[in-house]
Amino acid sequence: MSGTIEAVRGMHDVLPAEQRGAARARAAIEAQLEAHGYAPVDLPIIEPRELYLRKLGEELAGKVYEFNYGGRELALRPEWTASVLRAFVAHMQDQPLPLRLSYAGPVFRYERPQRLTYRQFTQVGVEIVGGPAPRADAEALALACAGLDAAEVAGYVVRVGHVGLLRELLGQLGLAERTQGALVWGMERMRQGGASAVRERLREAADDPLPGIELPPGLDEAQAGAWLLRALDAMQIELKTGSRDPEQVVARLLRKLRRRDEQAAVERALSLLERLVALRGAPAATLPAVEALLDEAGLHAAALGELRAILGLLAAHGLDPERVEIDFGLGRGLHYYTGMIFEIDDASGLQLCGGGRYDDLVAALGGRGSVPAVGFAYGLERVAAVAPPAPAPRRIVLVAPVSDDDYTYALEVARCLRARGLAASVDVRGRPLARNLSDAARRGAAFVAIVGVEERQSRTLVWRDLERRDERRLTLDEINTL
RNA sequence: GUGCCUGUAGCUCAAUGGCAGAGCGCCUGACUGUGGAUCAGGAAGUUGUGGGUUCGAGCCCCAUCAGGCACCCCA
Repeated sequence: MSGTIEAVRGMHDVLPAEQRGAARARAAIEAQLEAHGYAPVDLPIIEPRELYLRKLGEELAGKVYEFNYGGRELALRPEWTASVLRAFVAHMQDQPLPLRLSYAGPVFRYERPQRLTYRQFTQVGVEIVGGPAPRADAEALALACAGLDAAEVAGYVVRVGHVGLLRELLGQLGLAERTQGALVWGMERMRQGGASAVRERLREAADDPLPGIELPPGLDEAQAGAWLLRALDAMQIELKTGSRDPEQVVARLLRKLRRRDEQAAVERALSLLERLVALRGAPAATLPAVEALLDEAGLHAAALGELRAILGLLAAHGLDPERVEIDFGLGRGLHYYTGMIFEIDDASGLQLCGGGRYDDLVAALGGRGSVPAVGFAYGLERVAAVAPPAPAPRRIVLVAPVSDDDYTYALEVARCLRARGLAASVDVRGRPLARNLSDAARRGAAFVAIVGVEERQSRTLVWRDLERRDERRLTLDEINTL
């Protein structure tokens, strides 16, 4: 079709039927958030690009709409949490904690469009700033479910994992921060392709280890660095040729060499994680199994106790424990998560909601001191799509002037009806009454107010009930008694 | 980012490589004070777009745009 202009790819026109459903779902959710004491905020759609540079994670960072305008590096927000914490750091550090904040509005991600996957969609969510584990985590989890219940979404499944637990274990296995991260963010892949898939990925991401060179065992970082510097100096290798200074060169070399040392630990970690991922299911069965696995490996994770505490609180929040499934294979590509993470899927596997704990993000955004925080967000369009359809819109009244002479009186009648709280509109096309009636019937209007010369002169109207197919004459004053 | 399927009137869809059609919807009238019906008429298309093959392309080929499906990831 030439001459028409299509919506931009991935953008979505929301027509009345869908909009009704979205508005209904949003109202139901927001009523829950308000009932739990969350205060709404609204924040800019455009943020400094820098806000998303560090903690977002490569996967999502690559999907941020970025642009330069007037010499500024800007971005359309791909999620709300960074904005909320930026605003917290800027304006709300004087507030008593915990601070319960809620939000609703569009976010943008450059993804391949599919059904219910749009490049602009609406997130509705909350952050509990200054809310420590385990209680704030349990509150968030329970609230996420309460919102879905309020929206009448049935059959959803809550999947809970814990990034902090994984990191704790990997730390005990002696893995560097960097390697821990790579493994943690590979968990989703692990579930699909097993350890080998992650090993493969790890190798792709890393530079090749240096063959044939080994550090003397038992040195800490500083000692090893000094040893390397001395060795290179003794070999009369000039380190000042490139753009890096000698310390940087040595640090990089050290990382490569350490990677060799790490190989054994990485293998141990991979097999541990593979078994951990396999242990998914109901908490009652899974938690003891995890504990047994850790005992067997000679590891201990304080986070396991935290996770147990979080899950233990859910019943007291009124959440059906049957809905909850432990799953350490949760990905959650946002790299700022530090503790419990969760996702909620509908019965068909469509993700409706996601969130988790991010204790370092406030500090990373320049906040004074570290503030523990946890939050989650729904995808409003998805929630609305799986919620029961919205009921028919409010029944409207069509005011039908019999002739053009009756039009201004029809407007007065419509004003009276609206003052009474009814939704009234007046035919603007000057159509014959018969057509207005059939039009009103076809649109599903409940009533037609007919005004002609007779009604105009007696300041009355004929009130026709389309369903009952009967009518009576009312004075304008009698409208108030309808 | 990867693989696959599909684009014809507002909508749902027809049309062997040979005249672009139907149903629904929309508009007008029958019908200037009473119903979703009926009847008559009307508007509506560069077959997503751009190339190519062919005497001839909605149909075959290439590209591109858009939608969908399965991945990846996410809400």
